[in-house]
Amino acid sequence: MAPGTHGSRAKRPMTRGTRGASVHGLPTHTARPLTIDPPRRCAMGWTRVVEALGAPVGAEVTVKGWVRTRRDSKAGGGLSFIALHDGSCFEPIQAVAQATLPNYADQVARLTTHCAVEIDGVIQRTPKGGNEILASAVRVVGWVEDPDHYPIQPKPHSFEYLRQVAHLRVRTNTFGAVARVRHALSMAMHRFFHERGFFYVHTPIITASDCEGAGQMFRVSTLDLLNLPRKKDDMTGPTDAGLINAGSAPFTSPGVAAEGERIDFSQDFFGKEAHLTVSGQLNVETYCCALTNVYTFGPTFRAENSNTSRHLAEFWMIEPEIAFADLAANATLAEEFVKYLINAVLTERADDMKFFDERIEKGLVERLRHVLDSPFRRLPYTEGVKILRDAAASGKARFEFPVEWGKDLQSEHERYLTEEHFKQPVVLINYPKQIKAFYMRENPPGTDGAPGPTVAAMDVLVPKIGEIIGGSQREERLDVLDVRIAEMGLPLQEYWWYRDLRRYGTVPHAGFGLGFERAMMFITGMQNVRDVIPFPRAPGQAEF
RNA sequence: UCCCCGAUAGCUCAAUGGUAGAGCGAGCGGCUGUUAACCGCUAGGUUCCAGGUUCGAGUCCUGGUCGGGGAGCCA
Repeated sequence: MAPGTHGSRAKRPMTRGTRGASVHGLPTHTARPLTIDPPRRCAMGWTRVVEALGAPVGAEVTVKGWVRTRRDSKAGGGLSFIALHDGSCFEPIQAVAQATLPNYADQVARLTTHCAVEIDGVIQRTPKGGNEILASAVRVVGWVEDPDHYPIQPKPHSFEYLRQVAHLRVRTNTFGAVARVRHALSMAMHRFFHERGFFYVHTPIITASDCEGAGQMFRVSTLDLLNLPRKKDDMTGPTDAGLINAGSAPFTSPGVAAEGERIDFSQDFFGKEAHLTVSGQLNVETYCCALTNVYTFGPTFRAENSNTSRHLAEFWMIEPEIAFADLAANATLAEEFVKYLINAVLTERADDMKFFDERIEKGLVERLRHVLDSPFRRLPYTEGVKILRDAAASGKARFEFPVEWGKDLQSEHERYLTEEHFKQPVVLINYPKQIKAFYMRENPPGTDGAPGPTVAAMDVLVPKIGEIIGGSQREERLDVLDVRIAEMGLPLQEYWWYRDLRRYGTVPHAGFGLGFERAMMFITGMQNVRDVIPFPRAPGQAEF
């Protein structure tokens, strides 16, 4: 049963040179194809489509799934071709149902798209050489009522339309492929870290520290919104300004009830204000400073009212954190990580990636191979600014926004660096302190000849997408950290446990964040973040 | 949040202010080891909502709702 499983059949042309080869001089890890040998049967005992496609002629199988298309022929007394998919791979399997089947006229001949069926039969070859099933029985498990109005039809649909039927869109080619690649990417990510001795840490979803400082937060509360407990404003709590900055405006009040009054959160579930996390980083740092190499992977929430093809209110983020490590080690880890993920998906989901390459983004696989084969160019922010200013001055590039040291780069700038100037992934490092977070390690004065203070931050930029990873070396010196917290007007006492890490056995450490959906867009070529997550949450969108 | 664009059959889209159309899909029939099938016939409409202008509004005006693209923020 081993030879010619569906996976290895379809994948060969796509994976040339990657399996078993080294990735940019890095050791190859065990990114094996997902084909199981011998072809697996699912726990319940029937055959998945991916196995049936690789099964030997004569094998008796039962497959279960959903009809993609039905075509009829009068040949040989009449028969129907049923393309059946069950999600196990990109390709459906074809079943031949002859008119001699007892339920042919009243059932088989009336099957429409996405009817659920079970088919018993024997594997045979089509005239063109692929596997198909000569059906001995076709059992209809679930009909599709009113086929004319069924939302998914055997024809191209726009992604915008399919978002409105997100519960059914996964039955289509594109969203099935997205789902499988998303799974493969998740598994590859865990495998990458596991193989390197990293520990997976489940950081909390709910946080009662309002100091994570990475954007607007969703409030978590069990208080009665129609009857909020109030207390006199004793002015000892966080200032209004602080609450506004760290709170959930504009979606909830900043905690001020009326003149001289504010909400009494001591009566709330956690005895204090609580929110959904915007990052697991601060928590995972604590585990890093005990287990050395750790990562967290979980949902992350931002209450920003941003409505773009790249933002979600709920998204997944991977955040590794490494101890006894500096920014250079961090950048190396990020580069290895990105390349590992690309290699794994190209190898394991060659069928789906072929589809993305042909139908979603022409040249996608070539683009990914280029990233796989290119060293990531390390470049100080200060030098990047120089390159961009020179390019603008000489007319080589035209930017809508001017480039200025001390300001964040626009995406047009980032994309010029990675797509035009270097034509390879770029790791920009050492950003101006003034535009980065409080926990980033301050560099010695004069680093890179910068005109102002910088911190050991990094952004990984890749062609087509722009920034895909953001990270930094963390400030491990308590005195420096305290000054920084004070400078940014943050409440020192809220950081007591974070500061403790710097008091008790502090070590240099670093980490980064990779937006999982951004990585999905990068790898699949899908252009809207809402199409790479099963049920997207965005302002005004939480239907499913 | 800002700037553009859009909303007509199940879907994608047409329709000078003058009878609501096509392709695909669906149903029926024909042909066919078919596989983006092909050919014929049939059904399918509160033109997003509420006002307004007009003899007459899918079309023009006002307001709203929803959607898309771009920007900002970021992941």
